[in-house]
Amino acid sequence: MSSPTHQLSRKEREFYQREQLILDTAQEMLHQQGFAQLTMERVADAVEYSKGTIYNHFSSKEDLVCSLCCRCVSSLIELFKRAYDYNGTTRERFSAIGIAYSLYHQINPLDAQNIQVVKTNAVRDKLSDEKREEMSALEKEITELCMRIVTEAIEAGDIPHDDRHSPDSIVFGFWSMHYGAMLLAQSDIPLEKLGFSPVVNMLWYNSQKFMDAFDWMPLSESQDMDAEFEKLCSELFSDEICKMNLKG
Amino acid sequence: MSSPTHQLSRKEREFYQREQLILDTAQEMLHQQGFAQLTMERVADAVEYSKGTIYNHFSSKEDLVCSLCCRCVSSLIELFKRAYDYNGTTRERFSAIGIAYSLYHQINPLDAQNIQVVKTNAVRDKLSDEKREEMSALEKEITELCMRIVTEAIEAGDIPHDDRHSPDSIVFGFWSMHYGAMLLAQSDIPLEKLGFSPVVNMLWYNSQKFMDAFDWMPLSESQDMDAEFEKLCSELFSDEICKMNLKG
DNA sequence: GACATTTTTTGACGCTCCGTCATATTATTC
DNA sequence: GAATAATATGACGGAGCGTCAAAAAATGTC
Repeated sequence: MSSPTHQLSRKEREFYQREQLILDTAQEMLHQQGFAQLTMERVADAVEYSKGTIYNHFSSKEDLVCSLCCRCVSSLIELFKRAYDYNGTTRERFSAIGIAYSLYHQINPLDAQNIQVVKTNAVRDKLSDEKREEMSALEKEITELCMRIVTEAIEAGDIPHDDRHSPDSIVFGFWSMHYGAMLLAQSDIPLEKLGFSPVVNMLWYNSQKFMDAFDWMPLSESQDMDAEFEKLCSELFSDEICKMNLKG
Repeated sequence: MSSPTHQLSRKEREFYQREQLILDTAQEMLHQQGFAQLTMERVADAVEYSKGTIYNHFSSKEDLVCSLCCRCVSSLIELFKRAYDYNGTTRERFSAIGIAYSLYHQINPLDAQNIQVVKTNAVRDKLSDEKREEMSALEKEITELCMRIVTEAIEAGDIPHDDRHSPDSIVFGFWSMHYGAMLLAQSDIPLEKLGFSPVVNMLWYNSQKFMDAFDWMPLSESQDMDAEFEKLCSELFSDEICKMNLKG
């Protein structure tokens, strides 16, 4: 569906490009004016096509928003892949996944919320089967990427074998921790006022502790956690760090 | 606002009772038919008042849904208080908080989603200041309850002192882990099919590991984690366990 | 109990937005 | 250049939110 312009007819190319135009415009509107202001009419006006044409591309508003999410998750996967391919210990690679996650949501704070909106039953019910499958496929891909690192770590002996340490439990814990933290961070709960320190720091620290708990070598005690964070950031995500600093 | 019928005039009592009726009805509709089917008209029909009357109680649909959430969080706080008052180690009390959380969402799987819906900016923007404050007050209460246990644990020496182990970081980690896990659990991601074991088990296990990472005594290695889980369940939440088993 | 005044309830109405579909417009074929 | 196919359009029906003038009920006064 969202494959690049291979060898398509002019028609197909035009269709694909228009779809991207609609998505870009919708994303822009979503970021600028928020979900409530995103209406099909407005999108149609902005791209200078009629509503009917938009509906040739997306079967419903939910379908459009879900497509936006799919693009988000795809970008996230790109970052994850970079972490996966990093030439370091399994623990560093997994840590880098966590950083990628934080970073992504720092740069695109609204996306996490949209992803969560799409998971809402009210929205989910109105999606076409294809879109729902597109989304699951991406979720599957991203899960497997994480799972593979943990499996490698166990095989390499970086995580000592223990029947109770199944890879999926570790991935789930790490994932839920990050997922929860990001949602808490961009909800309107004033975490700082409740006494919490900056979220990304805490998340990094807690996730390192979490890995320590499984004796994932090398333990955080043997290294400077802050230095490690900065190392991974600069070696893997310097572009994104720039982007973030420009924004904030 | 939602205080019980103290010494109110008949008018005030009637008003309060009608509000509860509306909330009960709306909650029922939400659970039975889902968010999409919850309309102000339908609620009005069901309680046999007109729409205008509903709007005398709730300034908008969002306001109504947020009020439902506040009731949910209040129930959750009741469970948390039971955990807080438990006559056991600080670690057991904190663990019991986690169990209360799991249990609550096991019994009311849709509530977590509604709470998340309310946190959405699109909804949040339409809330009255009072409702938003009611919600924050509850969030503050629930946070402080958790924070107090951790602080006690540090003071009692159950968690060895370490400048990097601030109570808020520990609470945040524990909270985000649970929050994320519950949202993942009741989203449509088929966790089992992705290879994950049952969520509550993993969550319990991971949260114990998380506490171990801070050397929160007594460490899970020194005890049977499953037995501990069952002990806390039966001593604190046997009613809720029953309720859950009736449902599932 | 009858009348006046205040409070509460009502539902018709205006508005916005979604999604459809007959019609108009444009592109393609012969 | 006419016939046909493909595509775009926007008026329209329907649903739901929130309002508000008018109706109904409650309360107060004599």
